[in-house]
Amino acid sequence: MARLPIYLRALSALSDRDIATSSSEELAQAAGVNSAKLRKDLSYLGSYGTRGVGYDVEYLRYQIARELGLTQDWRVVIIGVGNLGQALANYAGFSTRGFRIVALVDADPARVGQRIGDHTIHGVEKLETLVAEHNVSIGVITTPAGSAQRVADRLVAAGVSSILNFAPAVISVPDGVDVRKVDLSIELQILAYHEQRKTLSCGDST
Amino acid sequence: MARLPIYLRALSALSDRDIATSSSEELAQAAGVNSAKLRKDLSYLGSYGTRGVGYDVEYLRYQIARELGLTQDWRVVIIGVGNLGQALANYAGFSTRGFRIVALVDADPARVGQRIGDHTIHGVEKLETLVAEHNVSIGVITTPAGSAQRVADRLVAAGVSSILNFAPAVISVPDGVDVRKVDLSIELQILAYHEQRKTLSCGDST
DNA sequence: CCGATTTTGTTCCCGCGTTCACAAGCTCTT
DNA sequence: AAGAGCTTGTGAACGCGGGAACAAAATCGG
Repeated sequence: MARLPIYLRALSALSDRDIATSSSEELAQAAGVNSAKLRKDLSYLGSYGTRGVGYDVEYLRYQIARELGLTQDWRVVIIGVGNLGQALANYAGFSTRGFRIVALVDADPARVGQRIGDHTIHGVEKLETLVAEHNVSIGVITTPAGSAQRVADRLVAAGVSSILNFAPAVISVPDGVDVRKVDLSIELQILAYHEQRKTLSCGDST
Repeated sequence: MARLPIYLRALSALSDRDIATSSSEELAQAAGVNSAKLRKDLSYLGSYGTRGVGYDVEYLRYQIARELGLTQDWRVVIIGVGNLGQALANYAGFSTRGFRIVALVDADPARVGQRIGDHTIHGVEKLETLVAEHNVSIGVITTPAGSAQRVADRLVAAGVSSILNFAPAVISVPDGVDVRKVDLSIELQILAYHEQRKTLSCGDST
């Protein structure tokens, strides 16, 4: 389920506040979802709650982390070290959740050799070598749209089977490879859409 | 509809290739969706296609842009100028779509006064003034999780009614205010989940 | 030890979104 | 001018996810 990471975060927040036990109602509120939905999601993993009491925060946290595969560490390569790629490379939220960025890659020769945090930027020609060497399983594409498909093809050929695509392009991959797409400008456009409808319905003529 | 921006991007790509007319099948493939779904989405806006011919790329592009409100320009303020905030401030995809970043704000005094691209970072105490002065309607939160709710409250109080939240926290706002949440690490966690299930189902015992 | 209370796990139902399939309509050829 | 060939727009069925409501189970008090 796509909501497990949200629950995990809510549980971590409760854990930080030294709360040992939590009801589905409380958890659901912290996660911003319906309590019945939360219970149903959790029951899908197994019966980790205690009726009349609630859920043990630490235990449930571990179970969700295990279900998500966060107890392993995942090797990640980032292709395209522009603004977004740098932001992701420095983002602390990854390393604390079992994701290890093992390489930064860029096609621009001027960037190759520069250091970003703990990493040196490699040339894109080393992509396959790096993937094989570090046993990378997840690729993050932060290149311009025009290069995204080409990079994706090379990642797949090199054996990467999960891709997170920030480039504003639809990329196609063979069966068995997962792609998730995040488009920052799309989110803003959706906001603008709602915003416009709000002002229109108020008869605002500006 | 949340898919309109995707169609818009596909149309722009076709337009760049000097294609004047496109069928729903072709468009759907470019957008990565089913053609019937695309036709239904578009028919919701009105009958902008011609049976037997297809859709006029430029005309449809304008109609979608208008529906989304991209023909106006939206004033945006970014709160929290860390890695992600900087990346967003420099992101070209915003300005080309009717979004104008009018101010960067940060709570860290060491950052105030620094320049990012065309903008100078302002202190967070100026938030309300900046919102009023530039008639800001969209706020982007890229602060740490702990500050997100406080910033959101101030944005709402200042009159902002659409918020894009990148902070890893659930924020609550009054009715009439839209919040969209983007969490970069959640996307990776979902990939890890699928990746783990793939390797498990292959009996890989590593 | 037994009943009251609380909270989980689950069932059932409703509504929405997706998809198939077809009718309506436009163009081009003959 | 009329029919053949496409392509859009939409009606209907299907499937899935969400939410309310209830039964099962565990704790607490008498």
